[in-house]
Amino acid sequence: MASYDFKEIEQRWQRTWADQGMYRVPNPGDEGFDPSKPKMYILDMFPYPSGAGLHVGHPLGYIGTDIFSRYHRMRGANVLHPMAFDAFGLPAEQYAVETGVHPRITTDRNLENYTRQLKAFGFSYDWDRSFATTDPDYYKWTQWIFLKLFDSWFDVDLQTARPIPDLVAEMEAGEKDADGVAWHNLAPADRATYLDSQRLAYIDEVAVNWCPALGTVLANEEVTAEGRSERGNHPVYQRPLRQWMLRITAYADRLLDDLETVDWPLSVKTMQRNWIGRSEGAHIVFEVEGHGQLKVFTTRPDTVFGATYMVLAPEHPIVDEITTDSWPEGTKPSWTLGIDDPATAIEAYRLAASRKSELERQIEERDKTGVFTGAFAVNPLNGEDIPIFVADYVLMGYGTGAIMAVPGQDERDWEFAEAFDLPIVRTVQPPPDFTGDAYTGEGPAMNSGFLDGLDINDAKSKTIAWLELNGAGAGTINYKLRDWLFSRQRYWGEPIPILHGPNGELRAVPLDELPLRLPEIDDYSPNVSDDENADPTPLLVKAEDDWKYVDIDGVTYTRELNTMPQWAGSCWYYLRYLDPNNEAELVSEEAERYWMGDDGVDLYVGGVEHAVLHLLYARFWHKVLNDLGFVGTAEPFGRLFPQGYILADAFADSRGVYVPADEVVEAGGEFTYNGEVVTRHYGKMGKSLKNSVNPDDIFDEYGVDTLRLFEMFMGPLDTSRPWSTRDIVGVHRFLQRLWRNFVDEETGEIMVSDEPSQGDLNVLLHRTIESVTTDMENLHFNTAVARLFELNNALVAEPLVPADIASVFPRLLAPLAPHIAEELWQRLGKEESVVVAPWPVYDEELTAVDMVTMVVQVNGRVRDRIEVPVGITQEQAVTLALASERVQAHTGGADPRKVIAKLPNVVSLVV
RNA sequence: GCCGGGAUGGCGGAAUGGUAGACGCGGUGGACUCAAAAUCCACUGAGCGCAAGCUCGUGGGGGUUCAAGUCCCCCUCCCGGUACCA
Repeated sequence: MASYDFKEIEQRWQRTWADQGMYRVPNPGDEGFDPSKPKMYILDMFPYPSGAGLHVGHPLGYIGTDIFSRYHRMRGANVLHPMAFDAFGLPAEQYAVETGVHPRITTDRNLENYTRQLKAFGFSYDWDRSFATTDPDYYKWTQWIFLKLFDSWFDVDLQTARPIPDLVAEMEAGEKDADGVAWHNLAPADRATYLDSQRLAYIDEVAVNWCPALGTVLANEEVTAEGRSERGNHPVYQRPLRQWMLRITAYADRLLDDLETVDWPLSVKTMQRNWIGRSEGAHIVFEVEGHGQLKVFTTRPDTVFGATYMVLAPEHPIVDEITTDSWPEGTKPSWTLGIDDPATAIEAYRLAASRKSELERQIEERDKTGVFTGAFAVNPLNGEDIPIFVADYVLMGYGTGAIMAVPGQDERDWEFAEAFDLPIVRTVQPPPDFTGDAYTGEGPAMNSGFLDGLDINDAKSKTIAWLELNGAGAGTINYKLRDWLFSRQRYWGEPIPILHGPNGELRAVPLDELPLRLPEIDDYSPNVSDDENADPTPLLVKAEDDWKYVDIDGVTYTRELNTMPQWAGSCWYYLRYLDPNNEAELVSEEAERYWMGDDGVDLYVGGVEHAVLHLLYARFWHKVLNDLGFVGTAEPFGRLFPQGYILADAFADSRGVYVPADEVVEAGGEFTYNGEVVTRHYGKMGKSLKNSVNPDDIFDEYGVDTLRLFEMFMGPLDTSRPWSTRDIVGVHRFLQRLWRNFVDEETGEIMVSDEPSQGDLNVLLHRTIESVTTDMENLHFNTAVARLFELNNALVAEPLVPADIASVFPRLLAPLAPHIAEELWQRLGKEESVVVAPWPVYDEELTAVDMVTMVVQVNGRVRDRIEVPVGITQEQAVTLALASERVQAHTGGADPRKVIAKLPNVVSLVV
């Protein structure tokens, strides 16, 4: 049998490659390592192995990186192309709770299934470097990094993380003090408290996102704009809690600045910049009669003369203190909610504000509401008394939770001032034709005393200088970025290796006791609740006492019972691949320096949904490790390439519930499921839309090579594209045609000539090498496939495949469809695998052709096409063009007024 | 609202300012076959024309240019992100 038996071929080569360890790559110092080759680190975002298994959308990026890896292997690089699994986290735990099976068991089962599916794609991973983040040998080092964070502080002067003992030394030497208090004046307990407050991993009481339905708190990055959990879409409540925090804000500027140094798409850089949210401006201090000072942040210090009132967030701690006993004279009825005393009015307002969070937040036009506190502050620039309001358009989580309101230059303040009948003063002169309300544009200052006439920038710096001189404020920079909330109350995560002493002292678990293993417990279901006032309780309270309590020198310590968030394990996995079995170090310096080189990972492909979560967290950890000397680059991922998604039709019934898309039938323009009419939607392929296509089914019918080619041929790697099973036959036909071109299906003999290709076919061959090579470099796999189609089609007319094409074609195809490429390569009698065969080179003399089609245009319209030699002179070209009958029909035989020639492609005549 | 990215045949998509629609799917016709599948050949943006050929055509409107899918201005719609961030 000599027809194209893709199943037999694919399975046989996958076995052979595995047996031969074809994709194993040695480290420096290992046997077989070749230091003369360049290194290439090609990384996928590793998957979260869910119970549903892979669908054809998941591996889109994996196919891309595999092609790129195979291409670079053939180009002679040491290619590191690994794969592992991100297996801690909520979904695994939720699934375990649903099925009543321990997450360790379900996770192992999912890992096995994912591994099988990924191997079936023929990916060239070095599986010897694989691991799961749930392996104790792995999370030992996740915990180790946490302890490094715990044992480090951020030196603002040097803008770097340093070990805590350095801080102690500088304190003892008197070079630094603890917030103004000298070290030797501090009691030992206060010293410890101070040090704890300086750590990169620290405990603080902060307003956190508490999600009772998930039974855990969440990071800001895990909460949607609507105030719901990213996972599961449950309500999230703000609530003050003592939690572990990571000091990512210390790195805000470096995370921002170093974006300039990486080759990432602008869209992802912009998302990170917006998330960090750096704003330059000033703190300004307003005196409140009898109550000290109120600090605001503003980006427009130039407009202080127009600050006609102030607004505090409803939760601002000073509100209760400054609220007066009764409304002062001049209080307008609209400022009081119609309530007689300020304290009651503010209480009522706060209640109303907290109630409306859910529904009314969605309303586009948010009417300005608020209530007067009864108190006044003094505008430091003009000495005027201005009323202080409470209003929910000011957020406690940004800046200082208080603003100076400048209605003349701020649209929100204008709306509030209109609604509450407050004075409006323009401090920037709008252009004469300006008809709007608040004016936020450029212009000279007005109504602003000593600032009048200055443009915005000069007015800003002059105001800041005045504030600093008069002790009323200072220039400052504000960030939207908050520190990273790092505690979770769930079971299925890395235990945080900290012990709590009887007096609250913190003690790191000794490094030689890592990994601190997750204890076995009987009931790992989370403490969920639909009551927002329920207390978050870490699940590990259910652990046995001999795990929870530790005696050291007669003192009983309690273990930290929170676990780490999902993102911890993925923050550094790309480093563990470099040296996965190292028991003594996270990664050896030699391996790290070699594989990370100067710019880190050479290509990182994954979904853009990680733009501000994983990619920001990982950059943060990497910078800490860099500061502490454990890694050699400032950035982990030199080049990032976000892949598109595979989309597919999805169908919902009349209740809006999705039905299995593969059981929907179309008839007469209508879609039905079990006889019921359903409506068609369109979206990302996945479990929730019930429109997944299982790759196993495609392998069965068409084979691995077909699916790989098909997914690449559908379109550019970075754009989303709709799945259409119908279209697969195209690439499958290509492979069958290729097979028939090379192999006689009757006899099974290879049909290859001893003679090389001639003429046009030879030119086509070299042009194909040229364009496929360029496409490989640029990840344009869709057009690379198209070029191979063309070469294949040209072979149909040849009784035998010319020798040079027989040698080149399997190699050009090998990165894309490795199995059939290897089979043909071996049938040609090659000794070595096509996996390590050298990438073909083209002959530039052949790609630079000698004849070309010259276009002749008359008045900008194409009127004739003439075959000409590439070296044609302008004179010859014009003579040829004018001699053309078709051209004469449009010029009327007249001489052109003007001739533009871009030889040899175009002659353009103007008559 | 703001930021980023898009809009090209029936469909997926190609096109360093220089032949728009490569390549594939689908479709039409033909060859082979008792027939079908598979395969092979031809055609396939729209309109007019017997034909040679002509006109129109890359979301819409203007502009620059001998020449615009590509560059500039304005607008519409779609996708992603973000949103009372002071």
